[in-house]
Amino acid sequence: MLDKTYQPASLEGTIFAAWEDANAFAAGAGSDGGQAYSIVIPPPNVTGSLHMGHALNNTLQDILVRFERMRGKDVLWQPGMDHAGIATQMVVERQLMETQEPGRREMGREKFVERVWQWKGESGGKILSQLKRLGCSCDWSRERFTMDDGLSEAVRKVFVELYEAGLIYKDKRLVNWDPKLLTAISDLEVEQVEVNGHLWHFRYPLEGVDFNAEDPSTYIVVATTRPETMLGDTAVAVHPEDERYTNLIGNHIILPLVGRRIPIVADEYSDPEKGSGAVKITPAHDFNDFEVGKRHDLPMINILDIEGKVVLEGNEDFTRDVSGSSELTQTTRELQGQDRFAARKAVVAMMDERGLLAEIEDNRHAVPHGDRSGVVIEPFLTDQWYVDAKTLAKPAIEAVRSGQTGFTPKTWENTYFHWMENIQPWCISRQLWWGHQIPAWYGPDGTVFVATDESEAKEKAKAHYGEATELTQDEDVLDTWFSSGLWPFSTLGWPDETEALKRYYPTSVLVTGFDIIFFWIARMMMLGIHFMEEVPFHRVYIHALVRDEKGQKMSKSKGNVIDPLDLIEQYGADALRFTLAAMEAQGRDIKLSTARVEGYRNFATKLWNAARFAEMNECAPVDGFDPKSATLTVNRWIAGESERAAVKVTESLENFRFNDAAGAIYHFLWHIFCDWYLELIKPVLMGDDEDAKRETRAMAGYVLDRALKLLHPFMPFVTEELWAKLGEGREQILMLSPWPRHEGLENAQADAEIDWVIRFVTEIRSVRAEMNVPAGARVPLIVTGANTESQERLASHGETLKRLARLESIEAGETPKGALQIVLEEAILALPLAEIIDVAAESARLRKEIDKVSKEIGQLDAKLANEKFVSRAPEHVVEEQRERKSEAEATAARLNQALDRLQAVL
RNA sequence: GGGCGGUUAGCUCAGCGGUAGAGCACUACGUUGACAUCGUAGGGGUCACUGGUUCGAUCCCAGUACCGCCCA
Repeated sequence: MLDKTYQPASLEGTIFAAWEDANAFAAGAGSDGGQAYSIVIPPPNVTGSLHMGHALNNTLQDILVRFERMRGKDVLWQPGMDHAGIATQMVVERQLMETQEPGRREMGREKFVERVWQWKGESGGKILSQLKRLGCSCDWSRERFTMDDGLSEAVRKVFVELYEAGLIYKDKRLVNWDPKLLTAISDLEVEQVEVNGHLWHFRYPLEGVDFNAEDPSTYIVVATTRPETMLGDTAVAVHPEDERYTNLIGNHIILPLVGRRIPIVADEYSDPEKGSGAVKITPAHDFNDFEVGKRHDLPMINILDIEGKVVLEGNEDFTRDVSGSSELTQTTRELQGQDRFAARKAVVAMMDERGLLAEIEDNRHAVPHGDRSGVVIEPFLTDQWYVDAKTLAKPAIEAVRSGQTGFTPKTWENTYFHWMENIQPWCISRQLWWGHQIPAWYGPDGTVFVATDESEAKEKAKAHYGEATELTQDEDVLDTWFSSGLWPFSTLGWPDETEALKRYYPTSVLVTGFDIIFFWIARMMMLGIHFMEEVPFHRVYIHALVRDEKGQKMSKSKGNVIDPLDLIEQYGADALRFTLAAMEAQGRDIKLSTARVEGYRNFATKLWNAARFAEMNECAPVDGFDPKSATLTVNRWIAGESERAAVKVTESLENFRFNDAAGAIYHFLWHIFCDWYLELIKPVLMGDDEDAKRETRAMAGYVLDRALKLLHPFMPFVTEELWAKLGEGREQILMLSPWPRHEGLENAQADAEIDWVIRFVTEIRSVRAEMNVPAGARVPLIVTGANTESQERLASHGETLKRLARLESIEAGETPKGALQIVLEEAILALPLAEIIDVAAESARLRKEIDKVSKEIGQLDAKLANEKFVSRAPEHVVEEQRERKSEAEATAARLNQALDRLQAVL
C-alpha cells in the first residue's frame, strides 16, 4: 500500500540509482535502433554550482531527451564541463592566499597548474552531481572536460590548421585589458556600467600664438572623460564640415604638460554636436581613437603599464619628438608610477593651475568593466593572437540563412545575424596559466613555429634554421571559448573518426540562454562548419532567463537568489522541474515564485493519491488489454481523453512548447482523470457487475500508465516510482518504456454522453450552492421533458449522477411547484424543496440567467441582421451563429417557463 | 541614439480574426471510504492608449505611452 503522501527526498536517490543500475543513461539505451538524437550540454564551469539558470537549461534538455528516448530514438545527451580559465585560476589563487601559501608567481607555472588540477579533482565539478539531483539523464559515462587529453589535442589541431590557413594570426592591436587580472579579455567579457562621471574641457594652446585664456582664438577646447590619457594624445580631430574649425585643420597645437606638437586633423569621427566639437585623439588608449589614428597615420603612445600605472620615464614612444623642458620634467616627476585614477586627478589639477581647465561638466556615461574582476577595463596596445572571425562567420551566417540551422524562437536569428555580420577579430590569447597553452614556439630571433607539439615545432625550426635550435613556447593560453567552440565534435572523439562522431554529429538541438549566442553558439557554428563541414546542430532553442518573483535578475548582491537545491530539498526535483517547464513559454522570462513550486508539489501528491486509489481498487495494467474493446461509455471516454492528452503533449514537445505540454498533462491528470474519471467509476468499482469492474480496472490501469509516460519527462522520479508500484513485477523501467502512440481511441458519442453527465452534475451543484442547499443533504430530483437520449443517459448513469450531485432519487414527472429549476438542453431538472426554498432568491437567480441569455440573443440578432456579415463571413461561421441563437432562444423560453411556474406558487 | 521584447483577472502568465482562459490568491461551504499538499461552488477583465484594415480586432497593421533587455 502506498503511503499517504509522496516523500520526494527519501525516494529520489533510490530511483536515480535504479536508473544507473539499469544502464538507462547510456547512449542508445532503450532505442529501437532508430534515428539518432543528440544534445551536447552547455558545459558548465568547473568552478560552478547549480543555479536557477542551470536548473532551467538542464530541465528542458532532460525533458527533450527523455521524450525522444521513450520515442525509441538513439539518444545521447553528452555531459561535461569547461575549464573556465580566468574563474578557475582566480579560485585557486584565492585559496592559496587564504591558506597563506606561496602565490602563483612564487610557485611557478608548472606547480601552479598542478595545483589547479588537484583542486579540480577535490572540489571542482560539484555541479555535475547537482545535475544528477535534478534527474538529468546524461550519459554520465561519457563525461568530458575541455582540458582532457583528447579535447586538448583537438584544440591544438584546430589552432595549427587555422594558423596554416591564415585564419589565426598574431597582431598588435588594442585589446580590452584587465589591469587587475593582467590579461586580455574579449569584448564579451566586458560589461558596460553606467556611472556618474565628468566631462573635463581642456584648452589646448595653438602653436605659434600666445595663449590667453580670455581669447578663444589662441586655443582649441577638447572635452574628455579620461584626462590622464592626454599624455598620450597625438592629434586633435574636428569634423571636416564643422565651419568653426575648418581654418584650423592642418595647424598644430602644443600638448600641455608634455610639449608635444600634434596636428589638428579632419575626421568624421568627431561629433560637432558633442562638447566643443573638437576631440583629443589618443590612439593607444581608445578604440575609436585607434581607428582615427590608423586613418591619419598617427603615432600610438602607450602611457600606462599593465597594471594601469603611468609610465613616462624611459618610455621611448612618449619621449620621442618631445624636447626636454622643465614642464615635462615636472610632469614626469609628478605622474610617474601613479595609478591611472590618481593620475587623472593630478592631470586635472595641473591643467587647472595653468588656466587650461575650461569647464567641468557632469556626465553620465558607460564605462567598461571586467565581468570577472569588476575593475575598469583599459584599452591597451599589445601583441595578441587573433582568429579571423569575419571569414569564418560567412558560412556560419549562410547556414542559418539557408535553414540548415534554425533558432527557436526565430526572432533570435536577428540577433545572431547582427552579431555575425559585424564580427570583429576574435582575440584568443589570454595571459593566464590555466588553459591550453598556445602551440606556438619562438626561435631566438623571434621566428614563430606553430605545431601540434614541441618536437614537431623543433623539426620545423631545424628546417628553418638549418640546425637544431632552442625554442620557447608562447606563454599565453587560449580563451576558454576556443575550446568550448569545438564541444559538439571534440566531445565525440574528433579528430579521431569515431563511431560516436559519425552517429551523433551534427547534434539535434542546442538548448541555451540568449546571453550565450555570441560567446558560444556563434563560435561553435564557425568552428563546426569549418572542421566538420556540417553545422554542429540543426536547431537552437533559446530559453528564458529565470528572475525572482518580482522580475528582478537574481544576483548575489541583491540577495534574491533562489537556490534550486533548496527547492529540490523542500519540494522535490519533480516539482521544481515541472514549475520551470510550465513557466517556459517562448519569448518570455520566468518570474519564479516558490508558491508555484509548492503548487506543483501538490500536483505530484495528487497524482500519488490517484495512484493510491487505483491500487486500493485493484486498478492495474492488464497484459493484452485492448482499450478499443471497452464497452462502458466512461471507459471509452477516458481512453479518448488520454489520447487527446498524448497528442497535445507530443505535439507541444515537438515544437518546444514546454508550457503547453506541461499544461496539457496537468489538466488531463488533475481535471479530467482525477476530478471526473475516478469519481465516475467509483459506483462501478463498488457495484457488483464483475465484467464492468474488470474492464474499468484494466482501463484505469491503462490510462494511468499512459499518463505516467506523458508526465515522465517532466516528473521523472515520482512517475518512475508509481510505475514500479502499480505494475508489480514488470521488468521494464518507465524511463525506457515506449511513448504512447496514437491508437485512434477517440469516440464522439462517448464524449457527448460524458459531457452531458458532467454538465448535469455541475449545474445541480452550482444551483445547490447558490441557493444554499446544505452540502450534505440528499435531495430528490424530478426530470421533465427529457428526450429518449436523455432518458437513456439517466438510466445508465443514474447511480453516478445521484452520487456526484448528492441526489436522493431521480424520477420523471411534472415539474412540481416551489422547486429549484435547471434547464439542461431540452429538459428541466427540478429540485422540489418547497420548505427551504426562498422564492425571491430563486426568482432573482432565474432572472439573472434570463438576462444573460437575452443579452446573448441580442448580440447574435444584431450580428445576423448585418447583411455584410451574412454575405461576407464564411458559411460555417454564420451557421454557427444561427445555431447558437436558436439554442439560446430555446433556453430562454424554458427559463421563462420556469420563472412563471415558480411565481405561480405565490 | 539603434535594435528587440512586453503591456490580458489582485499576482504570475497562456491564448487568439468569430462565446476571454489557467495556476495562485480571495470568498462561501465541506472530515462525501485516493487526496485538507484536498473537494464543491463563487466573485473578479473597456485584453495600455489612438487610429487603420476587416462583415467582425484582445488578436493583423501604423502610431503613442510606459516597462524591460541587448548594442553603441
